[in-house]
Amino acid sequence: MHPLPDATTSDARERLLAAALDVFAEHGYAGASVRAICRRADANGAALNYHWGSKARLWAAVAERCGDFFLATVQPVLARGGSPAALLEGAIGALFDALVADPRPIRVVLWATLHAEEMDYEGTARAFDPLVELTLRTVRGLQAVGLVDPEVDVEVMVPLLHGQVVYAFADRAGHRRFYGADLSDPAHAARVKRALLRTVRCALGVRADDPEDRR
Amino acid sequence: MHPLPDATTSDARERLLAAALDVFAEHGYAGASVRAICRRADANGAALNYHWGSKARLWAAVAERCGDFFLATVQPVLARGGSPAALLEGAIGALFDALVADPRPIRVVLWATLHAEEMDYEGTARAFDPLVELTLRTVRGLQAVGLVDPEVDVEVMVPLLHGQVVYAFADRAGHRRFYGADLSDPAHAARVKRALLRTVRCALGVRADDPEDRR
DNA sequence: CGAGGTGTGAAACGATCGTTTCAATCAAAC
DNA sequence: GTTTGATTGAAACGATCGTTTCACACCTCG
Repeated sequence: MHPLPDATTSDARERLLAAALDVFAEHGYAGASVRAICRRADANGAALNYHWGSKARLWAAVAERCGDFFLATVQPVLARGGSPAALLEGAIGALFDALVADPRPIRVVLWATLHAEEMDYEGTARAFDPLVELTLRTVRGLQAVGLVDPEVDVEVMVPLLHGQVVYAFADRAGHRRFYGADLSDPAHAARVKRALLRTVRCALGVRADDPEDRR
Repeated sequence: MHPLPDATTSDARERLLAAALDVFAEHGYAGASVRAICRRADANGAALNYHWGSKARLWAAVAERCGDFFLATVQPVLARGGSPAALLEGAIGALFDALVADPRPIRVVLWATLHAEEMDYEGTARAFDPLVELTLRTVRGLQAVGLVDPEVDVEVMVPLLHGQVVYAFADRAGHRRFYGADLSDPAHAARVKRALLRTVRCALGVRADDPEDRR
């Protein structure tokens, strides 16, 4: 379980991973050139080919780091436990905050989703699945004990709600067009977060167990 | 206001547009090659350059067709009027059904969203905006007359809900992984549609005005 | 000190990219 | 029948793509 790569290290392999995360997040797989990645990492194409052998395997390595990042962000919050409302708010809130601070992993996931059918290299498109499955198990548990509306089709609903979070970070230009602010603006981020949390709570029919959660 | 391009016409310009819609939807802008588009259209690079001058302008033309397609799908349903619940169900349902039948436009929009900052050629990234704005005006109207929860931040909520619909179509491989079916399966599509409609209704706090809408 | 494996610079590989060129084709206008 | 403008086929352009080559620097171990 690795953290996101560090661009300032003296290890060229790690610098290449960090540069690849930057460039892949910005331009996708097809739009990123290995030369641009090497230039940004202040490294050489030979190093890239030495460590991974191909652009596709470098992409897979980056995607794996991103998947680790998601799990490392959400897992401790869910493990901490608490009321269902607090659990959901905590997990989604933690994910949201982490992605506000660094949206690169979520962009990699989105590119991977769109690229999935042409190039699912070493399960790249599944980088997000462990997070969805973790959420799914949690919500199923909540539904089993009656804290989530029994009529909700959680199997379908949870991936849908994940998609909403993902897309909120994808459309950076849209935020600027519609609100004149992007998610790095704390006030705007808080506003979006509130709307997201409300959607999740309502869509799942989570029973509020805390008076201040009742609106 | 043009329909989606027709691949079977004798007009090479229209065939090129249809082929470009196919290839762009599948591989994105960077991942699509003009040669692949020309091959599929049974046309020549000279024709492409004659009609649009560059790959970027062809992309813009395709995106414009997709934007038209969205509006042409939703506008008549909204114009028809009716109760707020019926209005929302009708509009989103119509969009959903159209995209089940042909998901290419929504994939183009997603690619455009991700490509937006590196290449917003002739406002490509805005191809989806008229639809969002139309929905926004409608929901604002519903809120003004008390048919949408006054506490809902509709300005933020509507684009978020749009994102959820968009993403539901983006992750085709995810549908197969999680459900073993994709949206071309009518039973699965109906299930996803139900979940989507519930989310929208709950998130906006739409007051059910029809007894059978009350769950 | 020398041997051996690890990792990198510089240059070049063939392939493919978007685009251009130019002659040829076709339909309509005169 | 000739001319004109619109459109396309075939070939080639330079640029850039991912990848490979090979010599060399570096560290570790004996």
